[in-house]
Amino acid sequence: MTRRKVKLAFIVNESARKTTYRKRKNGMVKKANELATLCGVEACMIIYSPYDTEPEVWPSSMGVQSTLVRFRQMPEMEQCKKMMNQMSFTRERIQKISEQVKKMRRNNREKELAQIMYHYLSSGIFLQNMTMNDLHDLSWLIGQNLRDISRRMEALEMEPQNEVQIQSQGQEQAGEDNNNGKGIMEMNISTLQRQQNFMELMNCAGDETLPFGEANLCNAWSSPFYF
Amino acid sequence: MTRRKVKLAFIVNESARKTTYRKRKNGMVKKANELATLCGVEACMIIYSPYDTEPEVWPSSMGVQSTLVRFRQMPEMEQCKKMMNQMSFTRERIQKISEQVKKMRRNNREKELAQIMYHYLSSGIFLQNMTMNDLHDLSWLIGQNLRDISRRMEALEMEPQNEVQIQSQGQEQAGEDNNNGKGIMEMNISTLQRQQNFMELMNCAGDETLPFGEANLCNAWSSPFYF
DNA sequence: TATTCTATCTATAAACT
DNA sequence: TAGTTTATAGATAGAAT
Repeated sequence: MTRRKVKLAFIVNESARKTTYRKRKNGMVKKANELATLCGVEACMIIYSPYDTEPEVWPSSMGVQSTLVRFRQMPEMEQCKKMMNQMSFTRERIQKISEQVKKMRRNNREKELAQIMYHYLSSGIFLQNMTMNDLHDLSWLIGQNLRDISRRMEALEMEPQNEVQIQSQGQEQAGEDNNNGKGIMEMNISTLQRQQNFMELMNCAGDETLPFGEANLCNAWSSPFYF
Repeated sequence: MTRRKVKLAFIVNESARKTTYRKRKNGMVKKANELATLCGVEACMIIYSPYDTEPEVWPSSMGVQSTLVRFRQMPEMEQCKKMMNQMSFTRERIQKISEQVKKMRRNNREKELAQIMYHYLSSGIFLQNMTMNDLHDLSWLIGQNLRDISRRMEALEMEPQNEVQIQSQGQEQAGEDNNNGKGIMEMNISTLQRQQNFMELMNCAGDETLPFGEANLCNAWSSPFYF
């Protein structure tokens, strides 16, 4: 799976399939050897391919025989417990990947909303054509940020010796960010006020219940008309 | 095998071994599934670990059973043909890796000699403390380069319409390389003359027989005294 | 057809949660 | 203990030989 992410499906092209078979078979034998060596487990592997009349076997004849004997000696029930067929395996993989997708979607949405929030904070211009859903989630994100800020401010008040240090850091930052000499506290206050305006605008400032849903943020960013 | 290249040996640490086992077992099952899907081959895998009372099996019970039946039905001789035990597998791997090492050594030596050659060409200063072996191989390399150059010059004479183009390219290059306006043909000629001097110095210019051996180029480059 | 090369994708050791 | 993250080692698809 390289140069191009290959689709997990039967390879129609004869020679390509054979090439892939040989490469991957060797890879698996190597892996089996590593697993047995590193973890000291008993394992065996049998592969029938249309390319050879004899099966490809690992590790040795003796190894396979003893593993098989041990396997046959178990009660049928025991044998089956850990068995995994292709369907259940595939189902599990699909579920796992679906969860990843969901997570990434949530992540993307959160970042998208954060971008909109920062845009508003820096420009004061409010993005148009957002749905109620978008506004709702955005208000949740803003609430989160407000709570974080409050928490940090309280922490600073508790430990006043830190305040000076933080303040001076803030001034450096302000300089870098072209904030014309405003200290960070000042910045935060005007930020807070603007956020408050925003919240009032949407009158749902107190809502706690909103993690991000599946909805995409329409085309607020891709449209040339807004801002 | 990442963050640190792990040594292929039994993992002593209990928990590390278990972690590695689970990860790699999952990896192998995934690989087995891919091999079966991509290449349409019949395969099975059985792993006994001290971490479970039941064996880990792939693909399904039925799949294993049918593969085993098929395996048992073969004459013993056939069964064994493709079998690979850990020792023969390891021996093969060692041989393969040894060949790689050899190849890389040759490659390194060729590069080292080329560096010396270019150093002489650009500075006219001759590297001291080389062995007869080094000089011999170096002369071979220089001979190769001379032959390449001759071949290219002949090709250019055959197709004179290319000459102008190449010439102008050469001038650009010369500018970049701080050769003070010399064209590439001029460069090549003085290069050739200097190489010829070199060859005469060692009087073995015509020797064709020398691919690089195993010898390392002593410490000609690492010593601070030379150049 | 098989082997080699290499750019890219995948597996995973170690750290972190 | 098991899951997640991240940087690096390893596997490999496609092309070249």
